[in-house]
Amino acid sequence: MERIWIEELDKHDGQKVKVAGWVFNKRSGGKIKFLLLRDGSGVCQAILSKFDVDEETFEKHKDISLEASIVIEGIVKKEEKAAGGFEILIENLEVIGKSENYPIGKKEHGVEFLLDKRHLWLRSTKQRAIMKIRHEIIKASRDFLNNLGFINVDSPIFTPSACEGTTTLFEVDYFDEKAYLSQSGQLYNEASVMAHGRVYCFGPVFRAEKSKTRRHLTEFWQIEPEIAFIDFDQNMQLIEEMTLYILKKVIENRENELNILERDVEFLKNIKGPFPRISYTEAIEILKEKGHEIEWGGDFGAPDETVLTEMFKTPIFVHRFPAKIKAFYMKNDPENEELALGVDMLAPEGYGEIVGGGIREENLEILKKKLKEHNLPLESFQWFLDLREYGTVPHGGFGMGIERTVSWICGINHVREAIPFPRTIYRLIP
RNA sequence: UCCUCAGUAGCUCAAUGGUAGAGCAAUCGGCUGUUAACCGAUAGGCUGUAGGUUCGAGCCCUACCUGGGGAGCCA
Repeated sequence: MERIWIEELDKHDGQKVKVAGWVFNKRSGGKIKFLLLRDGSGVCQAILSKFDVDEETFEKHKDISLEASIVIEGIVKKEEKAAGGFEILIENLEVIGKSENYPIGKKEHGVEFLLDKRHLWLRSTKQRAIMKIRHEIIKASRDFLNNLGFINVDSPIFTPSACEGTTTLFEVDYFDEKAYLSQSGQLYNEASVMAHGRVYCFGPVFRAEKSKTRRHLTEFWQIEPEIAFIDFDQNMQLIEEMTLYILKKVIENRENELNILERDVEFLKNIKGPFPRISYTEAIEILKEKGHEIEWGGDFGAPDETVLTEMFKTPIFVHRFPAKIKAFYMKNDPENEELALGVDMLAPEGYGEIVGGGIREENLEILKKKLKEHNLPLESFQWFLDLREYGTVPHGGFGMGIERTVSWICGINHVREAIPFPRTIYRLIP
């Protein structure tokens, strides 16, 4: 008999089927056992009754504990009381893999324990919901860009030098020299975009900062579009459209998972464009009015971002930062040379920055000057300067942090649950 | 690097400086419709480590270790 997925049970009401999966929960009466079976597509209840199977089959329940893997054959029956609306009356049962003393129980656990058991924690209901939404977000991002004609051109992960001087990078042995794990695909994207006009890279990036907060991982994923001949407002517009598309797809396809996570889905449904566009200078004034100790020229701290985002029910853009606090490759605002054409998108509900981007400096001489100002070695960036030497064009783009986006949309309070195997400063295992 | 909180049974947590306990999990038993099922029983401990104070320390002090939360840092 061919195995079916649990999500297809409704098409087989009254028929005999074969289902395979893991025992998610079990409850037992004296002569009747209730098994909750999970196969990735869904969960269903299976009934092992002493009156419907032979003694030998019934005795197999002794080998069935939480997360044991089993294959069952039985009749599908509509049952209001069962999760999913259907149950299977077991006729045959085979235990594939026993699971004695499964460590994750049905009651609460602490963070440290769960992270140590991350390889098993991934099986639990909420974690499966988060990974499905993560998948949906990644798929929607790629679909959105693909549909617009973008080409996926990935950037390298081993890089020869610090792309941006200030940040701490992971250093690795690369045969007889040192290499560094990429903290952003952007510089290479700028090369790719000159070949294709519209590109994006999608991959892991690495930060060796000793950050230890709910918003930080040492290894996380970013999708980074880069577009030739785009201007500042068009770039913001693209970020907004992509964000709205992702939200639309998650709500369309993963509302069930959002409900499992007890996310306020109405809040997400009510998000519409245009998102407020606040200049850095305006933001500083707002923060000063609210009594924050911040002066023009300083970077926002986490409490500053929280206050700004709590003023609105949608993501917001903060744009045109002081050039001094932004990366060397950012183009200065032609209308005010003190400002850089950079933009951050901050998610509402206190989640903060999930997108950063802007327009890149395309002029060779200005870029050289900026490199010097940042004390970066010109020779390391010769290839990057070449892009300005040969057919330079105005261009820009942005990077969206996947885990922060997943955290916000799922309404979870730590990015470590938004990635299958989180890497944080004190955690490399599993 | 700094601030802060916490380490007690496999897990989640109790325990005025005076005999280390409960729930869940495990094991055994009971129950033919359960919904984190329920009921009864059994077993489970070098209280993170090392010192110190005290007649007596899980509890107070010091250092260290391991984590959590946050700051700094962070296109």
